[in-house]
Amino acid sequence: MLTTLPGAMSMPIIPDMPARSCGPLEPLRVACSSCNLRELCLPVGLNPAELQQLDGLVAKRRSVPRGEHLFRNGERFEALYAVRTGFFKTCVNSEDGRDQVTGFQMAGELLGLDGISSDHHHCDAVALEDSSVCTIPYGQLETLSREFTVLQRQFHKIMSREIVRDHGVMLLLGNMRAEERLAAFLLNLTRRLQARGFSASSLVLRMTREEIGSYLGLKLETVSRTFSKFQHDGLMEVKQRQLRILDQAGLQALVNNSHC
Amino acid sequence: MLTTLPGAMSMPIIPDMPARSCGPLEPLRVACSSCNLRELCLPVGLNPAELQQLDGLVAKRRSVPRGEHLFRNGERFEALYAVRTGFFKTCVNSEDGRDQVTGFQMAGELLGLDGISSDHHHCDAVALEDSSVCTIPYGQLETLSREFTVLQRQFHKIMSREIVRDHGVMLLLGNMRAEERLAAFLLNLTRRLQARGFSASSLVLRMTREEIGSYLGLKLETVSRTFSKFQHDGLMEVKQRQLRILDQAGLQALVNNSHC
DNA sequence: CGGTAAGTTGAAAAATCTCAATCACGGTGG
DNA sequence: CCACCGTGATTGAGATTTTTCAACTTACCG
Repeated sequence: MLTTLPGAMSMPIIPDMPARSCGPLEPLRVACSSCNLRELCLPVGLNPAELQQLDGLVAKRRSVPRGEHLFRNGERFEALYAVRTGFFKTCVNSEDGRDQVTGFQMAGELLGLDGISSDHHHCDAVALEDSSVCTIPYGQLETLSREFTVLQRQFHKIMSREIVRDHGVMLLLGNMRAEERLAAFLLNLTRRLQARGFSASSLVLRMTREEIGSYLGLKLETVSRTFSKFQHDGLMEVKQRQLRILDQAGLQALVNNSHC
Repeated sequence: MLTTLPGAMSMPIIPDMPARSCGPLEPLRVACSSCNLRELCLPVGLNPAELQQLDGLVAKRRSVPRGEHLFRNGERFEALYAVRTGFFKTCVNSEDGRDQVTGFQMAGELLGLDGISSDHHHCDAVALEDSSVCTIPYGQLETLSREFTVLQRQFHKIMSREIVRDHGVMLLLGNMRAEERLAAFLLNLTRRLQARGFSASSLVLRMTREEIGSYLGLKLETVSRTFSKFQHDGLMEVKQRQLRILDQAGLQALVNNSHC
């Protein structure tokens, strides 16, 4: 069942310890200590005793069918969510109907950090394919991270990493032209998929051209045209959402050589 | 000495308790407990005993002359900095010489949160006028925030608020046209100045057209033209960096009415 | 008072958007 | 099983916005 489709997260990240293939099947119970995402997620660096404590906290799993909201802008913030399987987008919307995709999240990534600021979510999180998440009650995470330095530090790092990522997106939106934006986006996507055991060159997009465009500050037609140009230039094969990167270095060069 | 110039932060935020007008003068020693910024800064919500603990931590003050770096991209991350007086910009730079201003910080705002992610700073922080900051050693802040729930929560809120702010900038960069961006920027700036006791209508910019442009994803000429248009439309008076808002509602309408 | 950095303005070029037509694909019901 | 429908993707042509390049002005600093 090893596949390159990002939708099917069946390839173990930690090969010698697949998550749920040993032990009894408990479909609504999860344990960080046996999760194959633990090296990408909140538990990084925790020792076995600490991991077990975290298991007690991250007790609830929730599945989110494709197209459904995990949470909505304005809802009360109660918990963070770690993507277990599947793929999400987050988007902010201004008073007037403007809409901006602020990120795409895959296995091991945390959703909901924006909610801490005011006890209410500031964006929508929508599953782009059938997905499941681990629920991390925020109050309990606070308590536990007062006890375990490593957990506290890791949590702070994750928040800080989100800030750094956001600054990178600002650079992209503020400085890059369409081709550079799309190239940077694709390289980021494949890098993250690769970190999860997928092919670096072959992927299926979970989002529409419009969603990519919203994220990159472009109209869907521009995204489509740019894909076509990449294909024409021999950088990649594009069949709708099925992509194959043919020249990763070429894409990288697009991002590096500031508008030349 | 009450002035509307953002450069001179002499107007007390908490009117009945000006920061340094009582007690002995200690130019290189600061105390959160007597700081007039404490309702805008890290100490929000702390009780007197906790405040005193924080005082022990935030011991060092540092002045940064105009044009100097507070820290640089790549430097080891040791501490966060709270702006005490003055005005800063932060900018990220990509491998190729691209440069993006990611924010402007004024009194009470925290600098350096991006450094937590990797123990190294990911951006430059530059003083746009003679400034001073309080140094908050990060390790000590971690320790103290394990002890005091309120401090822990406030620190998390500040990080989360930065994430929310960044998402707002993404919306601006991804969805708005030049006029809307500049209007949104000016409204944000005046709102923050007003929260610090300054006039909502009269201000002096601390940054160049180029720096505004970098932040807003526009070229300096576009920023200049847009200022001229605002002046022509009677929204504001513009004399180089000296601004007077004449029609705040008109600016707000520009931001709200999505490109109409 | 001169030199330099910052700001303004104009005109032409370039990038992106808008509008419109058409195509591809997946799901559904006959 | 296949035709049909709706959503998403592609492509073209013209409009719009922003950038680029250039000339010129203003303010500030020694």
